[in-house]
Amino acid sequence: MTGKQFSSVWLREPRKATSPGLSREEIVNAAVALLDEEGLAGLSMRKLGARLQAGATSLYWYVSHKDELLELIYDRVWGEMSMPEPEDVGWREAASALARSMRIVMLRHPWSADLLGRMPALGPNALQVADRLRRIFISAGFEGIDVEYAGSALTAYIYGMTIPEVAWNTVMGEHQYNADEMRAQVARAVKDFPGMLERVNLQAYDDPQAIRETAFDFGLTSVLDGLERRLTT
Amino acid sequence: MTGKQFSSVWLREPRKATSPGLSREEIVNAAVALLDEEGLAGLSMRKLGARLQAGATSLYWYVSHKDELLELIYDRVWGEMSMPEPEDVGWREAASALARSMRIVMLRHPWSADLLGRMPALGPNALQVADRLRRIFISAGFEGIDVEYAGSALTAYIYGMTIPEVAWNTVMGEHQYNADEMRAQVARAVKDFPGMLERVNLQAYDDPQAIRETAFDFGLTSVLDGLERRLTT
DNA sequence: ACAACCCTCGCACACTGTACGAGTGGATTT
DNA sequence: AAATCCACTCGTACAGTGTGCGAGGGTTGT
Repeated sequence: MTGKQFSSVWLREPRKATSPGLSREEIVNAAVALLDEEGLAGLSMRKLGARLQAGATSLYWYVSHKDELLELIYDRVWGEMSMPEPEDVGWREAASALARSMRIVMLRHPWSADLLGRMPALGPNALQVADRLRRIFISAGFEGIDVEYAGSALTAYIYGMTIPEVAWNTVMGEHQYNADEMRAQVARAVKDFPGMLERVNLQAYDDPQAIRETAFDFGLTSVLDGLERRLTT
Repeated sequence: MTGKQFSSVWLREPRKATSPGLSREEIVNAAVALLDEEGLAGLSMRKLGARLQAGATSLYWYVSHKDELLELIYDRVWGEMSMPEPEDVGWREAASALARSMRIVMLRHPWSADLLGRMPALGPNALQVADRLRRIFISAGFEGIDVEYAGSALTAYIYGMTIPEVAWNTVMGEHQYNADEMRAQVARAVKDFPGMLERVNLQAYDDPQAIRETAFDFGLTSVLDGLERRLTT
């Protein structure tokens, strides 16, 4: 009756760390390095093994599937996020800082955008962030389940804003691209929607990175404003 | 000097549609059906070919990579979204309806959550939605680049909220899961963060689907409130 | 000395996307 | 009517993937 169990690396005891050779630490380090160099598609067990001067299947002693490895890597990413205590800087500033930090980390490790929000976040670092997030909204004045809701709304905004940004960077990075030519092509695709042409041209002569940062802050402010409004009514 | 070009199915002329056998239409239909049954990992060119009583490599006449096929599928998903005209129902209602529709469509085709926001959306249906979105925020009173920003903020929220929801459903669907046991395990993982235990228990005895819907509406209202505030100051 | 372990890894299997080139049948041209 | 062309199909092959299995080696405990 009870089918396959829900499982996560974090829900079972790790191996005793007596090994002189490999270790989860090292494996994850190497994996992150490989990912930064070659992206998610470039991470294969064989390549990772080679980088560690080990056979591919040796890794399966430390990790039971590739997915488990990804869970470990995933938590490593959460560990890179920085966030001030809400007690020190106020909830709005704490929330903004966390949001910006999440965005920066995802941009630094583009492959992480494919992981974030897609697997259960039960690692210690992820929990740390979740706990901080919770405290941010408690200190803001939310109560009960609304703390959850507010936290979800904020992280949703961050994910949703950053995932496409990363995707865009990746596409543009892979294809050496000529901005003007590209814009001309898009303009052609968009020709049936007069209002949208104008929209394409609007962004034509500005620094795209600056625009995206402004866009991020614009939305972030809006989200926080919207949440704040919940508190006063 | 000019490296690999940016390319998209939508930026080149399709084949003349003289074929009696296969067609892009049929291929995409079959692909969507296959995806709905087996998920993104279950879509392989060989299986898709088999379903169409064709060889796997025959598909490559209509599509130059699997990625191109995904672009076509992707646009099909956009085509399922429904949204009223802002002139008919007001911008807030139009925005809410679009948001809810996007969420529903993603839940209906869980694999689409892995596509949305990850590839350039230049297909006709995607453009249709983008144009509608633009008109929604114009009718709200935004001007210039702020129309972009507001639209991005809203879609970001939708993506970010729905992607994890779909991921969660998938994980829970694959593993026949016992809610209580699972909660006990999570509680153990979370034991170092006292406040979070309470949080896990809070959702214990409610219908998870109803909770997620409430959470979605909570955040949606907040985002729209936050955007609305931009208009009055 | 023997046994029990932690750990490594070569091989094999089933599967993937897709390049290539040969083949087929109907329409078009000569 | 014959020849040519072309839209289209597909078998084969290649390089790659995750990972189950079982045989070994090295260290430790008795």
